[in-house]
Amino acid sequence: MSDTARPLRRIEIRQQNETLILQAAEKVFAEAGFGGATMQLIADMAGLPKANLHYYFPTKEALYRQVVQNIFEIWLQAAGSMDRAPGPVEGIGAYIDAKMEISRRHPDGSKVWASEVMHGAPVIQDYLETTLRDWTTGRATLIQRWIDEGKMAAVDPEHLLYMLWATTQHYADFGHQIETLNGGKPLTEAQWRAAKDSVKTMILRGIGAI
Amino acid sequence: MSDTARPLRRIEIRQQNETLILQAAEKVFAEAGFGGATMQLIADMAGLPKANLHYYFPTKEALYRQVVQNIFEIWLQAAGSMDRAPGPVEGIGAYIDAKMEISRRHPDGSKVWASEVMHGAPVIQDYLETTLRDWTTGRATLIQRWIDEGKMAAVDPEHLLYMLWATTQHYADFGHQIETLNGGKPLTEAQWRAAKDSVKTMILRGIGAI
DNA sequence: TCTTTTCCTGACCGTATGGTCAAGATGAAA
DNA sequence: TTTCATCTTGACCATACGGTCAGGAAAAGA
Repeated sequence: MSDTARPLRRIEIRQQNETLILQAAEKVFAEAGFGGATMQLIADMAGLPKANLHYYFPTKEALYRQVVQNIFEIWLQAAGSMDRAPGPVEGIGAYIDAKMEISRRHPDGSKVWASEVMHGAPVIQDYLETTLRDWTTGRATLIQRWIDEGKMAAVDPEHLLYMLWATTQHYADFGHQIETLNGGKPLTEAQWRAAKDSVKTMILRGIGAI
Repeated sequence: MSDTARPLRRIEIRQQNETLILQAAEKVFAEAGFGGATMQLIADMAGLPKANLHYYFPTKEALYRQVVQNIFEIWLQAAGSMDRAPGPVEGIGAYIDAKMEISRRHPDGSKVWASEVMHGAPVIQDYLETTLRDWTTGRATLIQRWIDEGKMAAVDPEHLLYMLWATTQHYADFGHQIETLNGGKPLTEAQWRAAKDSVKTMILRGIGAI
């Protein structure tokens, strides 16, 4: 008399299905773009009937918006890496590490984010104008302080931030190109370490911090 | 021997319409992605009936392929900037200048290219495996020679190339984000000069060339 | 001129998509 | 058990999309 699997509770069902859908959606949106993604494909990948998707997320846009917002949250988590650092070597070094790790662990999310911005940020324009702008000016001030304290060369803080974003996210967004140039194989653990190291060394030396 | 070089009307029409269509297509593909772009929208933007598009380009894929190939050509033109340079300061400096200029003049093309690669390069995979790989290994050899000649620090040539691509193309692909952080206004002529200068200074110092 | 080739386009077609709905199944509450 | 709220889903719908085609217009060639 093996007791059957315990029926899932309401909250569990909800959370599990939402997670399933969001994971599938992130992958499909990353692979096909918003316009190329279909609710049917997301449903198949999540193992649910399409109508069930519309029960949890009323429209394709709503689902997409949630995916982008989740990515933005992860993206902001790396933001803290720069704070509580005595200087650029520790602060920017940790930020590069964190962002490279995101590129490695969440390449799909990075692609969705890139796609969203490339298309004019129709969904997260307000985030760009509020959260991102505030974060950027705050970090620019921090960098300027380090410059004033003689801890690094006098570079334009905003262009430094752009370089940090561009370089780290490149390993996610252009991962397919990198993989192709790597003989068609994904970067190994050692190659990821080398990539991190190269990026950190070049940038930290580029800003005169080492 | 006075056969006047009278312009042939047929050819003119063909060339003019193909150019119109390709320009409109580049813009629409950049703004909406392949899946989000519609032949009707491209037709409207080109000022032609939709059926006329299918007269010049049999399918949406064929039109897209032509757009991507054109971008690849422009992209390769900047490749020559690195050659015929005595060292990294001139060679990489010129390459950065060229790629930044492309980001400024052809942001839509850069976005289409980025989108294509992000989605796994379904159309130009063969280009990645042949032309791009050859170019990359060639340039890596050139960089290695500069390193061996003591003209720059011993950095990994491939990761340096990735940084060059990432940083320069970021100003096109993420132009909307940069514009938003710039108070919603496009970069001015002076700001573009500053951007070029920042990128060049940070990278050239980062590789120990200056 | 007449003939041939190329270009143009409104109307149309099959399909796939996002989204809806009503009826049934299932867990929670009384 | 009975009642209620939530969850599930096959079937369906209106729309929009990529693509086709027939036949007319215009240019090139004779």
